[in-house]
Amino acid sequence: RHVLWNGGIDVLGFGGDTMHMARLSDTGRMKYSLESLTEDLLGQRKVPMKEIFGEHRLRKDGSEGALVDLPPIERLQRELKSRENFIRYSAFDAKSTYNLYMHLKDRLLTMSWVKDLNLMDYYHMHMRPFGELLTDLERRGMLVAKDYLADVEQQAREDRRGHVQAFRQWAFKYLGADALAMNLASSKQLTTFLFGGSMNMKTKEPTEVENVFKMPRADISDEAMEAYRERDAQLKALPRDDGEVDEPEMDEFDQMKAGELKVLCKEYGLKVSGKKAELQQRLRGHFQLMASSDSTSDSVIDDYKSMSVQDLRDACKARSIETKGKKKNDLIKDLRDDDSFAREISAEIMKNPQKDSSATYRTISELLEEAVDTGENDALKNILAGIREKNAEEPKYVDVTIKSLGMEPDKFTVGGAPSATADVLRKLAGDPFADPPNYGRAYEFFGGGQEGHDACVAFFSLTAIGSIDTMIANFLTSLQTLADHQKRVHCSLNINTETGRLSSRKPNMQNQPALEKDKYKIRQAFKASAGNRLIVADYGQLELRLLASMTDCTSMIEAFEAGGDFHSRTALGMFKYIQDAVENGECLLEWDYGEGEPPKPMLKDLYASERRKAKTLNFSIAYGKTSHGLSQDWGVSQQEADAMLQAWYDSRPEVEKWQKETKATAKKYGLTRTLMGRYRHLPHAKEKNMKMLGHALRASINTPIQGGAADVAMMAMLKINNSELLKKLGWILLMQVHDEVILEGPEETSEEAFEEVLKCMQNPWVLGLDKTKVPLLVDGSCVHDNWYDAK
DNA sequence: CACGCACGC
DNA sequence: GCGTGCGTG
Repeated sequence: RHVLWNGGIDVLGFGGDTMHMARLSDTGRMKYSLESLTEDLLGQRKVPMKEIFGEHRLRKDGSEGALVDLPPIERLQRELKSRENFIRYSAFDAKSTYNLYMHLKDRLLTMSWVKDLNLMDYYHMHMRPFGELLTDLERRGMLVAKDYLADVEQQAREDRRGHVQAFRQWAFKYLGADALAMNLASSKQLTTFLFGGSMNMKTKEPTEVENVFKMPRADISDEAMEAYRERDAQLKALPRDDGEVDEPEMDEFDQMKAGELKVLCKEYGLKVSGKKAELQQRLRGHFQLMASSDSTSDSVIDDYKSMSVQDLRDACKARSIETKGKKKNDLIKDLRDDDSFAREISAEIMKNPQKDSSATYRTISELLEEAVDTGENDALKNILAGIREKNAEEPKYVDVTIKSLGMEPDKFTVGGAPSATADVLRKLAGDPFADPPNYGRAYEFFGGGQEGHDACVAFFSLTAIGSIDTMIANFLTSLQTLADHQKRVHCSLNINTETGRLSSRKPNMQNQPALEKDKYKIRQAFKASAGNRLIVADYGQLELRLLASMTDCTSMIEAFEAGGDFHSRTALGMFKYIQDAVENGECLLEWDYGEGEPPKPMLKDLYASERRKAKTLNFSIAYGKTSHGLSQDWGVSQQEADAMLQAWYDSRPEVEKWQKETKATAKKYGLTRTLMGRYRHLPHAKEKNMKMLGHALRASINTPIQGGAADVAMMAMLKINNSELLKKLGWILLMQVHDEVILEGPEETSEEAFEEVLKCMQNPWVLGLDKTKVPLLVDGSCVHDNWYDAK
């Protein structure tokens, strides 16, 4: 539809979408591409374009690389070479799609939906229109304030710099210069620094106490480089410890390439063949020999016997020794004589050190220096000049060595290694800026006092950096680059989740920072266009309302019908002592603040932590979280988490009963269904593998909840998009975030439009979607200039 | 490319 | 639990 639209053709909708149809028949497939579907369902694979028209990308040397590029479509269509093939391809593509459509149609016709209808009915009635609706939303896009994003991006970068600076300066005390070069976006570096040496929970092996990271010089500040130079200078000035084995001194030969070494060997009449190390040794021997009087320099390598006659001749020539008519042994003798002569000369010089102070010990480097100064050897001169130049250049990479502080980790990654997520770092930091400060774990570790305080402040900075990084990369810069020439961003909306929820890409509109945590107010960047306003409306506890309705759970239905704070009511049901407190009048469950201050403390204040737990549990149930995940979040044992979950279920026995039945059905038939009767195949529910089985059974009870919410949201969106009233008032649907919708339209009609949106959302009922036993609560408001203000 | 981490509901 | 996307190594 988009492709035709871009070509100036507006089609109303689809005849069908093979991807959506295939997903409706089976959500468990890994791929829904035309290629994969035709291969599996029709037994006739549609060959991908890349395989037919692809061209291998050329390597630097001109040979064909592994990567295949697809030439621009315009070229394939117009160039004679590919044109006919392209037409055939396109026709086959269309035919495959049609065949696939017919195949999937037959399949959906055999799958029952509700009453005596089948899934093809479902497809025509709901899903096909929904597919069209999604392309409407994609085409409309959302207006973003690019200039605002640019400003905030600068601010975020400034904040980041401050935090990085703060942490590095603190870490300098423990890590020295390396702290200033550390990459704080690297979890590997961070975990090495904090927790290195601790046990990997999976492999049971200790983690590295020290790691060296190759960092690009360009990413390292001049300040850090200065610190490195200072450190190296101090190390050099330090007296050497006795007993320590010196690392062998590096010299210029170590830096020469094999070719260069060979040239020099030839120049100085030495054997040219052999390994690189042998060449180096030979040359060192030669230069020491030339300089030394030490008669023990017999150790100097004498390779003459193993050299070929031609090489020996070359060697002699290099030393101006006559070779005419000489045999191999003569050549060797002459060369050895020449060596002895050199030794004698050196010995003479050594006898009178005053005469020539250079006779003292000299390093290879010094010897080479002299050789260049005195000699006419151009090869040596050039090679050394090359090495000097290279050494003068700054290295492209700097080794950053990170040693562990040796702290105890308390959370681990999937791979068993210590984890450094924001919540771990928050625990270390505590709240050092509170009055009085509320220090975290780091305080004790660094011995309390000023040191402890400084550590907590540093860790506080660390908690901010990871978040700022995602804000910049994911939202601030990405939204600016994705906006079109009219400053609208067009995401791609996909029905590709296991439960039937939507997902959004490029950009992901569904993970924009939530209002409370939106430090940089990114939602402010999503605006209504000139003269227009936004309506934002969302369901309250949609999943839990559906769960209450599906399970016929008395306590939940009562709680929803009573209204008020659902999480407080959950806490009330879970903890006997809270129930008693409310019954005895010690605290209030609800209060109308319109009547002034409450006469007694509120439940949500008096039992704040219980309410928080209840709230987390409510979400966990809706999302299908496990007790394992819950224990991770709360930092408690799995038994404790299990006990809390049990407390939740105890006050809702109908839910537990429903879950049991649903799991049994999944085990028996290998499938589960959503509120609207969509299927989710769960082949692993029939399996023995405990891990897969557990997953499948959890999915079996979660999909009706999450998928049911997705069904409701879909129907509400269809109602909104089809509403004649909204059309008349000039309002259009822009976006959906699972249980939230956003519309844009003229300010004058916003109140009336808002009422209509609420109506659509509260009454999404259609064929296949029965009315729930609890009302669907919708929160929201209108007349907003941007998404953020819709709080 | 696997992984860890961040964001959302 | 379900998603997307980024940076690192």
